[in-house]
Amino acid sequence: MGAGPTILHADLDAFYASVEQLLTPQLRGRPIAVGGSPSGGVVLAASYEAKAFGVSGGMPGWRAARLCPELVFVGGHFDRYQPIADRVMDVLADVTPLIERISIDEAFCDISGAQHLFGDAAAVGALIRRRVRDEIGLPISVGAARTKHLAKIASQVAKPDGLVVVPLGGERAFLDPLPVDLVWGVGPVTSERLASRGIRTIGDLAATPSTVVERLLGHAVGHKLHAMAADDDPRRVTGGRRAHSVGAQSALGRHSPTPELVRATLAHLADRVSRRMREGGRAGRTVTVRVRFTELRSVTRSLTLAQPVATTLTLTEIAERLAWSAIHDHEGAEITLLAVSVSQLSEQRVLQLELDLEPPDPWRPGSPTGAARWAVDASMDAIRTRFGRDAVGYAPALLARDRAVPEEFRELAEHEV
DNA sequence: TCTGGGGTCCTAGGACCC
DNA sequence: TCTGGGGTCCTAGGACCC
Repeated sequence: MGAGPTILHADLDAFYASVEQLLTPQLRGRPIAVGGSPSGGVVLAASYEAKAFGVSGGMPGWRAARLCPELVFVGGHFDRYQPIADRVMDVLADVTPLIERISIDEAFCDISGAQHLFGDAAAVGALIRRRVRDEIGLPISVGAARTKHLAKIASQVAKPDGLVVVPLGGERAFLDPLPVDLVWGVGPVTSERLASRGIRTIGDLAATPSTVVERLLGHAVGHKLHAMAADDDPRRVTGGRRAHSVGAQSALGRHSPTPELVRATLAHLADRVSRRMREGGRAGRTVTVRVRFTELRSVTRSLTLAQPVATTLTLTEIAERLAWSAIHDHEGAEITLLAVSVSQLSEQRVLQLELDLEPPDPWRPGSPTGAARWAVDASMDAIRTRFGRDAVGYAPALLARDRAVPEEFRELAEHEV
């Protein structure tokens, strides 16, 4: 006891696709894509059989179909994923209370207090994998190591459906030969930049002076990556933190930015965002709008207010101003996406009750007062609580119905506000 | 045939204050 | 008449992750 690594990273394999194969036995062993179609949309998740052909999440459907002609596209049971993932987390909770869930399908565990009950990291990892397989029916990979970063790399190496334990003292031997892309925070751009200096493995990165890496990648990124490669990762397993921002976006296809389209889309997005803020008892001071034009050119405009906002109407008006500022700077261009997000969040429980407090109403002096806006939102929230989210509301974006991902998928991706 | 939706963190430049 | 240096906040853009 006390002689082995105590941080585990547990990560469900190709989670959405595995659930589909669990629910529909005919799909087992076959290359499948959740979401998208051979003619459009994007693949949200791919089974390991599909990944073998190069299919991956985020890939346009037509490209996936070309890479893998026998690929089966399935619509996805988005309402099933969250409860199933929660059951997996319950298995982890049976082992240790020290769990840090970092997304729907992965979590860190600190098992330092659990080893006298369940054995060392290898035993605990095997136990978790067996229980998730037997009781839920899903493959899960587990990495165990001295630090979170190392445990996460170990679980990636273990995939699919494996267990990798990095013994204490064996960290360098494990890390050095691995490609630098496995370091958390190294994506295509950083990887390419490092390769231009001949840095291809984690060992290469660790052996490069920190100052050189920082000059190459910027101070913060360089410092962090070098520390990780050098196996210097002091992070503890912690409980959840609250979101720092709340946002929503909608892909539109290609359209001229007509006032009607912009207004309807932003009202819908502002409604989603502000409703979630109110549910979480929060409001935010900084409003950011992103407009994506054709060829994926994205432009953002933001505004920081003196007072936090959380009403749908106020947020809609601010978002409209910001969006038009961006659109006017790109005269004649077509737009393909609009996004609204609010940051600089603060606790706002009192304002929800005290409707006579005046939230900011910077424009349109003749429009409803702050109190009236809060009252409108409060009634809408109450109706939704009683009769469901769709009972009342702003029309979803025009024209985008068939491109849009299901509502259940959006909810899955939402973080706790 | 042409790319979803939810987030986090960092950088650089400018405004402003002391 | 010209000028230091540090700190904070805001805005826009970008890399990255799931």
